[in-house]
Amino acid sequence: MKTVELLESGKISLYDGLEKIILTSSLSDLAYVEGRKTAHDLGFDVWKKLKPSDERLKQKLGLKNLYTNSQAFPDFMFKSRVNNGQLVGGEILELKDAQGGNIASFNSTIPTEYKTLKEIERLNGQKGKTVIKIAELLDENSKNAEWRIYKRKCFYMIRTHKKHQDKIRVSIVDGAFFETIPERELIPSMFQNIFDRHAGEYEIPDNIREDARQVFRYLTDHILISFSQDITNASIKPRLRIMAEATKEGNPHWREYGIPEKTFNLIIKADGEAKIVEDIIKKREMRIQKHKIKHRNDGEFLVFSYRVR
DNA sequence: CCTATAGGATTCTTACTGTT
DNA sequence: AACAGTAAGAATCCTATAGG
Repeated sequence: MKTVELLESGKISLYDGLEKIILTSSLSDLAYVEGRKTAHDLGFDVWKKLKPSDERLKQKLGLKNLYTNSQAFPDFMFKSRVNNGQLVGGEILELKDAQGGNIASFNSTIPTEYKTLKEIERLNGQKGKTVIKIAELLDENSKNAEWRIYKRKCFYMIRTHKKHQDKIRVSIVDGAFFETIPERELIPSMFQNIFDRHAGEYEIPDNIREDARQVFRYLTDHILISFSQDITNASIKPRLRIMAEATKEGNPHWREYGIPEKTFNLIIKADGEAKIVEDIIKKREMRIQKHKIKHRNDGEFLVFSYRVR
């Protein structure tokens, strides 16, 4: 909502860096900022409230420089709130910026509807601790017992045709839009596909084929897959990375979904939460259009769409 | 303390295919 | 034949951290 107001007043534009758009509208609500250096260069100080000059801050975090980009997941995390004794909020936001019409590849981190901090710590490997430590300092609720393990909603801020004045679109998209089957099934299916490709080159008996299928059921963990592999006598260590591209159905900016150009959109599942958003828009009398998307693989989504002048 | 490295990250280009 | 959209491929950079 804040972002729409800022767009309306001209303080930010759809062509600005995605980081700048988020920092301008939400800096004080953030519990984690991945690009501390980028933010600093733009004139935002992530540590403002915590005395950035304080040497103890660096020590606590084990960082030499407080203004670095960690290059870890996610790009942003919002602060959590307590509602009726329950932790809520704390949303994850990942940015994807692209020159063309498709969404920039997901690299290493497969998009999902929810993630816990514990999962984020693990998937970041060596860098996981830093992400948690920063969030602990910036989020007042970090002492809460649920803080690391409650499910946080993931959103993806995507921009397509970022340099085309007439084609540009920016959307904040519910992770559910991309996660139409769980990672647990996705990765085994991927190995199954690879295996099937080999069937053209080798005669593979049916029992082997079935055994392979059973084996692939256990290959589910992208983190374990992505380590570089020590191979006896090999002088190189191969690394398998899972990169992912959204299919056309998985791209909310697909033409057939009909989202207009030059818009800033919020795209969420059509459920109870959507009603809350609708009420806010009505109350504030904002210039926002509502559309529906029938996702080819995943039910109905609502699009709250603001068109820039 | 210092250095090397593992493991984190994104975007552009090209080839191909179907359409006008 | 030009064009547009899609799938596949290729190219590097950065930093926390472990280990010497």
